[in-house]
Amino acid sequence: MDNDQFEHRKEKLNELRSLGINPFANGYKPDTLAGGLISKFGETPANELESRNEDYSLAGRVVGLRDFGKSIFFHIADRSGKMQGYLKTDVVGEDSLKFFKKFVDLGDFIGIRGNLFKTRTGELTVNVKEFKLLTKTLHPLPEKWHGLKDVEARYRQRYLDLISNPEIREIFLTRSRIIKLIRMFLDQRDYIEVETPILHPIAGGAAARPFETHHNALGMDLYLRIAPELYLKRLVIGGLERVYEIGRTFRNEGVSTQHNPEFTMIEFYQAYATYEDLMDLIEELICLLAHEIKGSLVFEYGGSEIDMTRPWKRINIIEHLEKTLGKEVLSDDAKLFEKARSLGVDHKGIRGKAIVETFELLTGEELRNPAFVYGFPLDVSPLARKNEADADITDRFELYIFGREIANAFSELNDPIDQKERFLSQLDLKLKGEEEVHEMDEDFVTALEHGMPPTAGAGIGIDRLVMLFTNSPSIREVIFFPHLRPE
RNA sequence: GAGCCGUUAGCUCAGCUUGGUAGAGCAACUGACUUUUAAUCAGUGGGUCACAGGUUCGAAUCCUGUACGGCUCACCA
Repeated sequence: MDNDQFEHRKEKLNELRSLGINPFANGYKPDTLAGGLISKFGETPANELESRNEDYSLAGRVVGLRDFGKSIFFHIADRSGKMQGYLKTDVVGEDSLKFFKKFVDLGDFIGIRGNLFKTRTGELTVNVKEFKLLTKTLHPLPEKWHGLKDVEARYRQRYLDLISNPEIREIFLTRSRIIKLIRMFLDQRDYIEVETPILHPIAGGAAARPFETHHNALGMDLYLRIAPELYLKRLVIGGLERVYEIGRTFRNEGVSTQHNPEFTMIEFYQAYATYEDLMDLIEELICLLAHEIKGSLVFEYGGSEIDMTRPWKRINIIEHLEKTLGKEVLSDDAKLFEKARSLGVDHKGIRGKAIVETFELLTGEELRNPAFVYGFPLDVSPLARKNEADADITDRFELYIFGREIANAFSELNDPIDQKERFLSQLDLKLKGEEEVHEMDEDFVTALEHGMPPTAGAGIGIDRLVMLFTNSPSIREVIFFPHLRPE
């Protein structure tokens, strides 16, 4: 950490203090943003700018510095963009220029005030009349041309990544816009946003390994939620007919380009809707995002094209397998298990698992453009409503885009007796060797016994959605601080 | 968890094949320069070559192990 540049800057800091100048000054109030000035005056002719002769004050980090002896050009960056400043002896005086040259380094924050002019090359520039050092920086910034490339440093010191790689900032601005648009979309449809517990006594609502924690005063173990589902449905029971929650969810599983131990999902529930209604709703929502973010329903991701033109494909899992494997395989468990095994599926004698995982292995290109996959078997869908024509499957679908699961939704099971049996049958799966099953939640069953209106609900992985719309190859690119091992 | 690849100055990278006292650009420092914008010009300093062992007269370079990271696979959303 300690290098000559760090030492130089510390010396400057001490010298400033001995001069009675606070190197971490407070209270400077800029009246303008760089981006605002550029959009307002970027096209204004030079002579008109001169005749206006209005002063503006800006503040920001010094991100470029060119010293010409008796004058200095620099750029400062604020949240809106960059602005060039020009400092010359004629205007600020010799002492002030010397001070700047001696004490202002790349990376420092300064406030500047002056009128606007255009340089020979036409760049809008502040003719600095006065400036103030606001924050001294002790470390040099990453290299100006190549930025910060080292992936590990980018994640561990994300602030440096954000300073030196403008495209990273754009990714996170887009992330923020996407979440805002989703809120707007649901709010317009009379949904309310709610918050439910993150600390759960029973890790329910999904089949995943939870993080465990402990409450000292209550003397009880708790789990970080693996899904908000069961709490949101309790709210529907309570009469909140349209609810959604956007929030962090935690799963104690592997880390990859698609998985972070904590990730953001949205779940929403709508009374009197069916899973088919949610297909339409999700289609509409994601197309809105594509339109707002990409300006088109056809855009590039990972070097290939994604076409979101509606209507989206709807693929029945069973029919798809019957077509690719033959009807006889689906009608005979022994044949199905053997086929699944031969493809490398560890189905543990669970029919639903064999079907779903075999399906996933056998699909490819057809799941690149958005596709609703439906017809999920009952035993792998313990919270979903039974299909009225076929008791072996549920009214559930998953949305795939670019071969990735983006959303999972279903008509909710609201029969408490059936729900209890489904929980119990999850125990059978556990006995067959399935490690991750849905836990029995008696309290939730009691809630259902008080009556949940017919309802459909969905969960969407926000991080994956953001990846799609920012053309990011890894989930780590859309999460500010992805989990890494300690250095 | 397994396989492959990577780790050299504050940053971006050469050097490793074929072992012989560590290189460039940016950044820093000194100086010149009043419209530059990757400013330019002259000069200077800066390294536990990730870490630990081994081979060798001699290791950034070859070998082994460890740590961290990336990609692929497995579990999963």
